[in-house]
Amino acid sequence: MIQNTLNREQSRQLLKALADPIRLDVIHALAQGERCVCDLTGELNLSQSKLSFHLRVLREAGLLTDRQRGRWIYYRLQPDALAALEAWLAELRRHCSQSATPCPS
Amino acid sequence: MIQNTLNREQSRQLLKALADPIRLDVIHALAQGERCVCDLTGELNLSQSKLSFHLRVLREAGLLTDRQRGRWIYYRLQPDALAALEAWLAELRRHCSQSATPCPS
DNA sequence: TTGATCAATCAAATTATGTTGATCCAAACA
DNA sequence: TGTTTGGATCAACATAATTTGATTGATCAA
Repeated sequence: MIQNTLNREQSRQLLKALADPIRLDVIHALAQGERCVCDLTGELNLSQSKLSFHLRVLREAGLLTDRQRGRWIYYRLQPDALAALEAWLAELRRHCSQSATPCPS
Repeated sequence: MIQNTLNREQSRQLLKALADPIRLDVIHALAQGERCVCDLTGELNLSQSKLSFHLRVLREAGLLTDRQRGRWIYYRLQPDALAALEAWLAELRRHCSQSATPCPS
């Protein structure tokens, strides 16, 4: 998720990844900074495998990156992804002219 | 969807509503202006009930409004909803400070 | 080594979403 | 009126996403 202009499928993945309460919790937790999985399970009160599942969805959408240090794996936000989605939305909205073209009768 | 600041649940509904290829097609079709359902089924090549299902999701999320004229029902975009989601995203991104706070070892 | 811990992954069960075809209702028109 | 048409809705089915508990591999400490 380096590029700045998303295609339809990429933006759809981002939207879908964000459209979940648990994943929004994760995002908000990580908005305060990098965390390892062990801390997140505690902070969010989630089972390890459940958290792992949602982290994967977010990571595969490009919203998070991870790095390993010893036996811990640290996750952090990829704010570029949010920015890209925002740009995509702005572009979509730009197309929404309000020309009223009623049905032919 | 009049207000400008979305709560978590509202934004989640918007994200979920947008995270579907058919619904994105609908959004794009309506970006060119108001359409009645009969036209949309033709334009997007969807069965009536399938389209109706997706229109409902979009409407309930606040992305569309409808009005009846005679026996046709016209749908149009609610660009405010897109704008609100955009603002919500921007706000979320604003919170994403990059303070790296590694796990205690 | 051995044992403990972190975290990914897998299979099975559950739940949520989407699709299909039918039916229903209201508006229009004969 | 009866009939047609646009569109919502419903029930049954199909598919996709999530949850759970177990297993696995890696890292580290004793």
